[in-house]
Amino acid sequence: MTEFRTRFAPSPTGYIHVGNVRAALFPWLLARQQGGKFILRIEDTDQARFVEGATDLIMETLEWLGLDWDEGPNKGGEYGPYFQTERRNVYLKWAQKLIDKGLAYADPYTPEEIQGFREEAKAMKKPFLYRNYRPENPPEWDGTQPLRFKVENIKRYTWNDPVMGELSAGEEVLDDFILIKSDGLPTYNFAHIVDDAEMKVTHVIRGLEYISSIPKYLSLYEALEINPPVLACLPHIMAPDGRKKLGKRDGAKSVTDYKTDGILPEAMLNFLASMGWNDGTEQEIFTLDELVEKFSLERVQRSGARFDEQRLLWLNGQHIRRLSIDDLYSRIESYWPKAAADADIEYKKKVLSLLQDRLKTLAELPMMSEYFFMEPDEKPELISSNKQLKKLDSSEINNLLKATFDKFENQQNWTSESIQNSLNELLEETGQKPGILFSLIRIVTTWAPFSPQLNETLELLGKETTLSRIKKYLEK
RNA sequence: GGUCUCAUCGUCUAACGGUUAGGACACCAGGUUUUCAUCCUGGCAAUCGGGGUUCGAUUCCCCGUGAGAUCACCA
Repeated sequence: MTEFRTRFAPSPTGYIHVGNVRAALFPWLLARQQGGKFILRIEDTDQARFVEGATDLIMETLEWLGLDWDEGPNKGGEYGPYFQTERRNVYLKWAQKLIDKGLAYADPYTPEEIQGFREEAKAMKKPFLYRNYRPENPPEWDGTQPLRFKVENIKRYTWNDPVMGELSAGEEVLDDFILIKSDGLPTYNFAHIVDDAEMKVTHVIRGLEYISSIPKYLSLYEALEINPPVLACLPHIMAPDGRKKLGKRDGAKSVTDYKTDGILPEAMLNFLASMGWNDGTEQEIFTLDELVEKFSLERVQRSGARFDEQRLLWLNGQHIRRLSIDDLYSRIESYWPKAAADADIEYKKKVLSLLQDRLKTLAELPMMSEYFFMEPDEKPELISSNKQLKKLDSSEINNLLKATFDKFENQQNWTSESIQNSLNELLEETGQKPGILFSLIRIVTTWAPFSPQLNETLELLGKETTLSRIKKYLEK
């Protein structure tokens, strides 16, 4: 049996954004599921769009997501090199094969002349096809002209796409496209076919934008006498507003931006996978292992899906809740507020376990935990804008807090249970509703818009801090 | 414009040709004698239109309509 081999083949032209990372995820899932290999190949044949450092950024992104590659940059592999610019000889070898068969020829025209043909065709309201202008006696190819493919088999192609189903397209898209540019580097159209064949890729999975070029590729496969791999196209991820394919111009964020925003890689992957794929059950939360186990191209949606950040946030919260405290602690390390710098590790872990259920992103940690590490600034608007508390006048507030202070001060031990008992007694003694009394205590001890359960918060804050914060407010 | 593709709640989606068209996000309302962005319960909300085929169509076919993609010495 042949080995199942998939690849991700980005161009180093910038960061990987959320609109195109599925082209890495899905092939990776399949390779892992089938016990095959996942290859990373850098398609750097466009010198003009090349961005320094982009390859590193791509690799960092994949590493963060946990999509490891078996062959590629930093890894090597049997079928390298994995940078297209280092594979010129390979392309030349295959190009020579076509030249020998009379299926490739040097393009004698200047770009201006071709532009002229194009306008001519347009004037006649006919689609422009280079093959209609095919030179009769092209010069010998010396490497300075573009090398063009000579299509011979002008016919309708039908093929089976595991995602899209049976597809077909015809003559109109077949043309004498450029194989090798005048700079000596191959075009994508030529290079990827050669590489996939050389690298023994069995399943090519890429975005829907390639679908209309597939007949072209099929005609090249034929000329090259290569048995085509399975060709699958993935629907686009659409911008949240409007209905365009999500791209950098529409503000598609880099995947690594979500990392700094405190999104977990498993949540990102779960989110990306569930846009356009589900296993047919009502399961929403998938671990990476479950995705590997259950994913299939056949169940990928055929229509585009809009990018809904709300759902990502929800999914992220779900995944945060599933983490052990130690795991959460190690991942959230860089997000602690400055004031926590010298705090005890065990104390920080306790803070985390109180907050874990409320965190939607790791980046919310400072906002939600600062008062555990430093004296919070008073925010009077928390009281004045609270719909219950604003009805009380300041003497009523002071009386409630004074009673609370006395109750806590006389409390023997300081556990969440004993605090709860005191709180309950206070309710009876003051005749107040919990919504009022507890909100008040919560606010003066934390000055945060929200916080975990009161008794546990106070327990962790400690008796001394609790009392001093209440006192501070009373003495104001 | 040519070619190709797609079409279920606002969004992501489920539904061998037979279901009161299901779930999730978001939103709204209650609840958890405690705030809250957690949690629980409930609510709102969809098969693009028109023709067929069929006893029966979200599902199959055709025609519209709408949307997207692509037509480079970019990938």
